[in-house]
Amino acid sequence: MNRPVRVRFAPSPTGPLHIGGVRTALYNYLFARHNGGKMILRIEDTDSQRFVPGAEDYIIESLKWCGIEIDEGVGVGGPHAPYRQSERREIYLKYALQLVDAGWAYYAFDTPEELDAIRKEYEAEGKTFAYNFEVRGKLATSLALSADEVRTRIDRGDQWVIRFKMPENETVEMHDLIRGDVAVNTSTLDDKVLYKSADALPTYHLANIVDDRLMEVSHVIRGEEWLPSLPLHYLLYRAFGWTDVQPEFAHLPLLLKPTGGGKLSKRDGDKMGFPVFPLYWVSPTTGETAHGYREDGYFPEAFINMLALLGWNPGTEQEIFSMQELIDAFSLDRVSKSGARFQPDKAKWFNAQYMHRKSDAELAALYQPVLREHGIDVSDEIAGRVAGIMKERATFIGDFWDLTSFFFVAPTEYDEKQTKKYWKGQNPAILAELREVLAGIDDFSLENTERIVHAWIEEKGYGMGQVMNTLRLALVGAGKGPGMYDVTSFIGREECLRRIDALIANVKPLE
RNA sequence: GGCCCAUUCGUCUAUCGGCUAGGACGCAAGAUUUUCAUUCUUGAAAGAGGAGUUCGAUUCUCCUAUGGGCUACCA
Repeated sequence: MNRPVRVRFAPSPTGPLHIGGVRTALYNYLFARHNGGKMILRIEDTDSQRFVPGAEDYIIESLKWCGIEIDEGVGVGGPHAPYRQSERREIYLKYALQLVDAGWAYYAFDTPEELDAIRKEYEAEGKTFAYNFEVRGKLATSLALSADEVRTRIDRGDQWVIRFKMPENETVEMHDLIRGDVAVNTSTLDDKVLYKSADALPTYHLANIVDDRLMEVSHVIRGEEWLPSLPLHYLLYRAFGWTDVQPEFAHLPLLLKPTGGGKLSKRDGDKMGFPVFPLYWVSPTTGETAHGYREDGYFPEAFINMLALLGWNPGTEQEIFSMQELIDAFSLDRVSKSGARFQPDKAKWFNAQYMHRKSDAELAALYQPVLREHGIDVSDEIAGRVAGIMKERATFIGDFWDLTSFFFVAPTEYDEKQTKKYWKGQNPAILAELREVLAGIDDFSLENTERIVHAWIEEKGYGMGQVMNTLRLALVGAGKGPGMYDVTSFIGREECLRRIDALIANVKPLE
């Protein structure tokens, strides 16, 4: 069927969106853009019990940070507004009733307590209770009760639900874009609740089908946890007479825990030392906090790149992809079928790759706030110069200060290992000599200083490593950092001399 | 328990019947280097098991095992 591609990301605002959800959104987005279609954001807040304030804003902000653009939906509007299911409640009752009239659904008056009791009874006998063709004629349903009785109960305000009347012993043949053909016998399925009078809201199944139809969704791309309810959804389309406009389905493999069993959950995050959420989150109810990729210093492009490759691959050996490249390369038939374990290490690697590719100017903008935090006030040009020198050795912007503080601040203490190794023997004397050599250089540029110092080292027959590492101890205070002339040319002659003097004056050489 | 989905190096994955099974992360070694990194090179590392189809199975089919999901008036 060829029709305009329209996909939706339909999260439930029950908490922060975790990275599995972000990936689902991403694949929807890539698919939409690749096919010139539209991306819809629908909020599925049909569970009044689990609603969490702030979750919706979190979702919208997360998508924005990731660069996943919404064409239609909550926050942007569109021709099928409203896109928040709680604001569409009157729509669903009509469709639920239509199903009852057509004989595809029925009223059920059992209370949750009654159902619990029945389940317990079954369990006690070692059986599993299923609300299906075997029991619906014996329970308090409109199939068992007289029409008058049903009317009476509804009129007097008894609570009721509408359940789907799952056909008996029929094979539903389905097609999934990722998994191929799937068939299920309806006798193994139960009569799912479609609508509940208690809060006048539909359940996921009804709301989903009705909205996808009304919003003209062409492809449903969602997590694998929905595969078991696909038969019900097929049947719902049939019951409504919408099979000719039924969307195609693609069920994505799940994101699994890095170690151990199970799907990646909200709990895995902080404990295991990596974020499972795109943004920092504070629970409005419990006050619990969770790390986010954004606040932990990941670039959104790196985060997206990493996520895109978790369950999809281009079939080539390219692994660094811009969003546009992902859009161009993406296709559902290269999505893998099995669950993918999330790898924190790879996320870091991706971030480092993006760090190396960032321009000095971009990094300067990110680095400036950090510098200011440490009381350093320099031009963007200077910040960019330092970033350019150090970006190869950093994974996060947060690494920068540790990596570069010596450019701006003289060492106040000296690394023990470096001191032990180099602040002894002839080295202090050589450093004093080097001080005079440096003092005599007028053009302190990187090239000139290097030329003069190297010539001097050669003339004297000193060991390159001895001299340079001793100088490093004086200027950096530790055995780390970029080439020494990057440092000398940056801090300038006078500062070099001051730092050398400070080391000589303050640290007693070993033997 | 029932139903459904899956199963290639530790991990993410390539392979659409011909494989000396490729790449990446991580790991190890080496090279480069004034240090730390980066970078480069090299290395160890995989087809869950059993049947069948076939001249030939990692690739197709079935069984078993294992992993996962679902089994709510949650999504």
